[in-house]
Amino acid sequence: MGSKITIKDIAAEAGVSISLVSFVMSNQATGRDTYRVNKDTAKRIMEVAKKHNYRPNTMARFLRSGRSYSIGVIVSDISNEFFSQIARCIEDRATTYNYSVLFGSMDENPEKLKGLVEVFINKGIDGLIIAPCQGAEEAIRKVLETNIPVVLLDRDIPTMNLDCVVINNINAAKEATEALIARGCQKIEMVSHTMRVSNLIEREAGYMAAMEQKTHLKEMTNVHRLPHDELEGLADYIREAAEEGVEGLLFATNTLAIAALKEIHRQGLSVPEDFMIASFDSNDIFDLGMVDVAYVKQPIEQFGRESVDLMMKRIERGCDNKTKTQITLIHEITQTRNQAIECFKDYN
Amino acid sequence: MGSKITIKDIAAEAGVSISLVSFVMSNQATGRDTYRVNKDTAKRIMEVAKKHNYRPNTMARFLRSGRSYSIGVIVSDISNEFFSQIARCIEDRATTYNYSVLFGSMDENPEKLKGLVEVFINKGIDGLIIAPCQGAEEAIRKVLETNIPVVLLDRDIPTMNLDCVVINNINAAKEATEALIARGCQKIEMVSHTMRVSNLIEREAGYMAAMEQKTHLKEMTNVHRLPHDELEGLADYIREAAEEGVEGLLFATNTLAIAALKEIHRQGLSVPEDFMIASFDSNDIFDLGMVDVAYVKQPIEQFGRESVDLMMKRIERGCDNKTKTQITLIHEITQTRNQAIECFKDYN
DNA sequence: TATAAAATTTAAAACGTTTTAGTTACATTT
DNA sequence: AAATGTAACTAAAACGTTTTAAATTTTATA
Repeated sequence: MGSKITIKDIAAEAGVSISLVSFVMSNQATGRDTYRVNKDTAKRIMEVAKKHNYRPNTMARFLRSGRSYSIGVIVSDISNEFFSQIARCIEDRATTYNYSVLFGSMDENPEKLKGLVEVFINKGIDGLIIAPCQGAEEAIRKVLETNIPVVLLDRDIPTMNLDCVVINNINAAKEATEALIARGCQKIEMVSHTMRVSNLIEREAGYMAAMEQKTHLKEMTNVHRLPHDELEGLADYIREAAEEGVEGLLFATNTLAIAALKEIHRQGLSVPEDFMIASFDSNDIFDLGMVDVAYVKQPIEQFGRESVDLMMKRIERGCDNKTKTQITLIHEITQTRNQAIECFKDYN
Repeated sequence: MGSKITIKDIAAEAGVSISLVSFVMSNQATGRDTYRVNKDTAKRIMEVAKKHNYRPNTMARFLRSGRSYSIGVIVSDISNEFFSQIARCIEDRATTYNYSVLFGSMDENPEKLKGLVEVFINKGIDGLIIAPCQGAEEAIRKVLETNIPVVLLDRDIPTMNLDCVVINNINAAKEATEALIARGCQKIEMVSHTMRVSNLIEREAGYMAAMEQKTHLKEMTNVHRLPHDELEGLADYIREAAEEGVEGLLFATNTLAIAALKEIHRQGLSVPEDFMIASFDSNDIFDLGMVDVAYVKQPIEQFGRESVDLMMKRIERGCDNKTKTQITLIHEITQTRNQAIECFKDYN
């Protein structure tokens, strides 16, 4: 039946050696002209290959060449809207290079990350794209030791000299905060996570910068940090914030904003009457136009495209370790209500 | 530097043959006792292996044994909330079996599916879990020819005798429709897709059944079908529906419901004043409690768990082709507003 | 026509495992 | 003492490619 046909079969049928088939096939794959091979022979081989729908066995190929034509992607949680969208874009981009993608979720847990990394290395990935959690350094070092290139996504690790693609989180957070200020909020607080990863650190800094720029807001600055895995504290925080007369809330992530929105509703409060809200990451809820919110729209597609392109370059060059390419993508600030946009314009 | 250590290195350092290391390692992996090997030797080998953190090269292993310890998962779009959540659950479950997962999105396009399937086969997947699109039969047959087992997810292909895990879509749609009826809707229409896949067909049938059960509603039955890739028609449909006095709308999927909700808002209409709404698949928007909606909550985690378990059994047994195991998961109907739930209770 | 150069093709090793079919060394039975 | 059995281990083939170095054929040059 469907007994897999191999390069041997093609060689036999085309009446040439295995080596020649291999040579023709890989040159065909890389798009180079079949220089060094007789045109007719090449054509004949390719015809036989096509006729049998021959595709080289990736594993065997890897075993010899060390290239698996697959990359690993590790994020916090693939079911998180932000990451699943990026995942999709990475998949599409990788496909254009004939690469497959192995996904993994590490739940912000460096031990889980280590496990995933080990598995991925043994699966022979040619490169690893990762949105690193706190404490990811050790696992990443292990990858680099194996000479597998690493590209960071969404979060940088400033101490490690790795290629990365990020947005300017400081500016973005500053602008989001300013959007709240522009709408008349004075007491603006930020809700973030306890984990120390670059994007959160920068977002917090951006918020602080915006607040400190206006002297009358300076002393109202407050960042409330919640652990990643348990958002229980949120209910209490929302209650307190309402009591203390907090007017504006800036959420460091999409998940925080949604959880908070649920909680605000549960407590019978509402937006924008009780709180005005700003957040990171676009979201169906925001898009719906039912909630009045200013948010930082990250260029999802670019995240996918640029991280894969960067990876491909690294795979070609080998990880030389001599340069760090940092790509900063341009974000947008979006307001879901026209009224708000006008306010914002006035402010500028 | 980190030049990968191989079974050869372990054998050399432990002073035994390669074969023995292989034997000990694989028996260790399968958990069987190291019967047939001297306990001390086995211990020594395992110590050396652990010391060097040895893990067998998956590719080399595959090349010889034909097992890659990875499965493929193909869905419509991994960035779709429903599928990304299932993906996460599949990942977690597969990990417990020491399996990795290769994801792919085929955008309801059988040609794209064929391409993915081919790549996955050549990557050596041990099994394929798939939510099949219309026209998927040919690609699936190709997989089966290679003796790789296939498990269907979310959608069945009744003509093909494959293991599958689904919900009872007929009942679910019927109940969702009845929820609308219970809230007093008479003119209830359904919005679905043109593509003919089992879950949509069944959902439409369930809706029809509910409507036809009530003789006075029978002639108001209408299913409006939109192509998967362009929801432009939605705006027109919503407008017409409003004009024609449609009171209730049942959406066949999550994406349809969200797109429609956006459109309803854009047109200055509102829920539940202008339309009452029911849908499939849970969603942050529904959970938020801002929209009054009845929806069919599918047991995401079970989808992941059961499909992987089914797959593992198939991989063990080899695809014998003699049985079809169908697992039907139990759904729930959820109303986002208390008032609504009471209405629904009255009705029962 | 002989020879050098270029073009085309090939044989065989290598990649890191698993697996088959042993072998060795010793104890037990005949 | 020979035969048998068993526990412990090993050599070598195989998996399907890529790649290196070399062989062969063709073409150009003297």
